Amino acid sequence: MMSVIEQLNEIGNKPIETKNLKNYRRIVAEHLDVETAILFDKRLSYEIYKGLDDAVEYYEENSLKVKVFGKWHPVPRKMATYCDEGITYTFSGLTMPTRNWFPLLSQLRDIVTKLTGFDYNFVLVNRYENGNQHIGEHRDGEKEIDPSSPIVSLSFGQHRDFVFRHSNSKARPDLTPIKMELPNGSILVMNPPTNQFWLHSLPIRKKALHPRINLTFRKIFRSE
DNA sequence: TGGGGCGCAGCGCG
DNA sequence: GCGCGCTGCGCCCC
Repeated sequence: MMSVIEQLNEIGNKPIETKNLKNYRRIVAEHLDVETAILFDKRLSYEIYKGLDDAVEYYEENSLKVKVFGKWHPVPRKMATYCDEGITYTFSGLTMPTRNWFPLLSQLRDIVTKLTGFDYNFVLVNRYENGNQHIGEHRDGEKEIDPSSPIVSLSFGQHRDFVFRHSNSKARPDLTPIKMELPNGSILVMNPPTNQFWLHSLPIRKKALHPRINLTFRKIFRSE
């Protein structure tokens, strides 16, 4: 019985390409280019899920407040960040403490690097306890993310719906929202310039009863 | 079989 | 990028 680390090493040591993965799908629209596929089988995904659940240290709940239309709200999910030295992370105007990669996380990062051909120096971990926990539509940190790099999302646990909406969809009703499901063990690659033009969200789904852990790998500009 | 009720998704708004 | 209130729709139930 191989450990998770060994199984991931084996995956990382073989040549891998996103387009050769199971259920590979590429979606292209105006200013949007995203790819989805199954990266890990069910068994390994569950082991990664457990490994993450054991190791990830989330921010204190009361430190995660977001100001929307003048009112402060606790965010409806758990969050954590891991990154290289010298990277800072700002959430809702506050510079948050970050942690250094641990082995499982850096292995996953290395696989994502190998798949996409880009380096990532930062990962945001979001944990959604059930379908009542969610994230509203947004772009990922516009100022600090290198816009020439993809943003890569890995999903573990409860499958959830995921929606893209063009930021100018009022003026362009022809650009209808793009909806997809993110299953356990899946990868989603948001290629440039998707994040510049499209908002994305993880909507409430009352029927989703179980937790989902999501990793979003990014390349952040180093602060001087 | 169909009408009513309920729960959920989607949207506008602050 | 939050919750709330409203609406419309699909599904379940008898």
